[in-house]
Amino acid sequence: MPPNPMNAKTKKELPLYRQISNALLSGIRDGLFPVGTLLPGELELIDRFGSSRHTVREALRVLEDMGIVKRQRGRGTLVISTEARPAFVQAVRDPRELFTYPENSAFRVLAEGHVGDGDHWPAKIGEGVDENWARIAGLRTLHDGSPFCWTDIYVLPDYASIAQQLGRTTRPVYEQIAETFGETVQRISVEICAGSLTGSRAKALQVDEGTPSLVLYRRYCGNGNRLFEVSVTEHPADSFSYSLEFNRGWQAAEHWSWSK
Amino acid sequence: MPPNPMNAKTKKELPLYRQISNALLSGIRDGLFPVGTLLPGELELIDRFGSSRHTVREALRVLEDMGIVKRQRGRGTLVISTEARPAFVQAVRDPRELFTYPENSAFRVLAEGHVGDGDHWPAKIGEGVDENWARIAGLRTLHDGSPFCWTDIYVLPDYASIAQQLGRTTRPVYEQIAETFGETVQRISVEICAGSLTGSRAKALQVDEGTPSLVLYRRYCGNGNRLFEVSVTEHPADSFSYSLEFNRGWQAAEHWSWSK
DNA sequence: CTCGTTAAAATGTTCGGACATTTCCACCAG
DNA sequence: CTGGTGGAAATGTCCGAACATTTTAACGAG
Repeated sequence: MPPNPMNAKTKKELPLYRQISNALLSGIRDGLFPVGTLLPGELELIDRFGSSRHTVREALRVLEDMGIVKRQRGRGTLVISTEARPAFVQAVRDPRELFTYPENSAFRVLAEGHVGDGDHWPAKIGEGVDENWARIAGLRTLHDGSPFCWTDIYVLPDYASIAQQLGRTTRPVYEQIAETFGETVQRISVEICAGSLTGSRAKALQVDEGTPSLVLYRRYCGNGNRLFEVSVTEHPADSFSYSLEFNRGWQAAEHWSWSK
Repeated sequence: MPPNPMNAKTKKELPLYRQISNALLSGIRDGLFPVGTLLPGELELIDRFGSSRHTVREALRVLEDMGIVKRQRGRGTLVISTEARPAFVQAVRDPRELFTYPENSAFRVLAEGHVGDGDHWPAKIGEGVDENWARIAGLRTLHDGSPFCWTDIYVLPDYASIAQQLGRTTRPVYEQIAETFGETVQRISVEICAGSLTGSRAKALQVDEGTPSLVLYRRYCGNGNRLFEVSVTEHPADSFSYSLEFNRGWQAAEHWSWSK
């Protein structure tokens, strides 16, 4: 067995830069460096801790990786949080993974107009959508023609022309908008609730009147966090469910393992 | 205006360590350093790129932050992926945020037994749950006594005794199990689908027969990714919806901004 | 052949120094 | 009062060197 002096201290003294980062973190948590203020400069930390600049910077990097501070050249090191990064994350490499659309499904436009037009104006939308927004309604079907979901799409008036090139496509609409108009999706929020299918929708989806359904509201924010698309999709309950998975941590856990 | 030679190249040459990290990334993507193999050692990279060790390490750190490589003292730098970290994440500091339980709600046990007992054995559970698991059924109500959701909880046989201390509590069950039995929640998966309330459940929740409902299946994995709890909660559609929010990036975006 | 030792290789930690770039603010000219 | 300039301060980039710790594999004793 290699030399393993388990007797005294099992943990083996922490590296200097970790001691410094912990000391700074304690100071932040104790209110010595409140959120919103700047940490002392590197030069000052050097002679406060009596170590080299490289070591001090390493300590600050740990805090930055933890999401505790944000460093800005020329300004200083800003304290932005007192708590470490989230412990649980759901991560997706591509927003497409947020959809459970089968690979081979196609969207077909059945109606288009403006929000003000018809009677399809769910109060749920609210917040940022007004009567000038364009509305596109359609049906997504599987390769064999069986209906998969009913979709109402609301887009910024400027992007209304997207309906033309939407004819019968496979790709998600937000993706085509982003590509066509140079938007970059910054935020996506999803709200899920249950409902029941009635009238024309039940008929379009070929299910009985009153069949339970899953309704998903998706809101897309682009450049500058401006809302540019809201979509409402309704699925028959028996043919669709929505899945999520959260995992503990994802980045080098060593950096924040001290926290519990 | 400060000296701003916008004429020639707007982008201003990348720092050396970024050039190196990009070069290495290209090599990885081109199959020169396949996933699962080790990158050349730091010393070799030093005279291959003709820079200092500090700079080479900085480049490798970028790749590590991107999740492309994993560095291990004494072994080397392992290539673990060819793609950058996910672009969209939903992050929660505390798993409790995955629930939309109102602050002041309480869970009350109405029945307990084993999976094999009654007729409540939804096929949806499957995978890892057998007839030996304990089953606890109950109702979660708001402070004013109005019912909020019906819940079936399935736990590992060893943890069946949790039912005793569950009497009438506010905290989530998984949390109490984790605390009591020393589990650490590693993974949580959520599946959402729609249904309709019938019979005793409709009655318990004080809604009409056939009311649409939202059903959430939650699976909790603890130490060693062992499944230890599955819960099934059913909410009346009109009183509940589930929300998610995904944001682009979360860590220093500068590191992977090159990728589109 | 097995087990323990040893040496080599690799990354981790720490120090030192120098210059570049960005930000902010005080100062001064108009 | 306004606007531009310059300098101080702060972080970013880069080089050099030395020693520590961990891992792996070769080697040799039994």
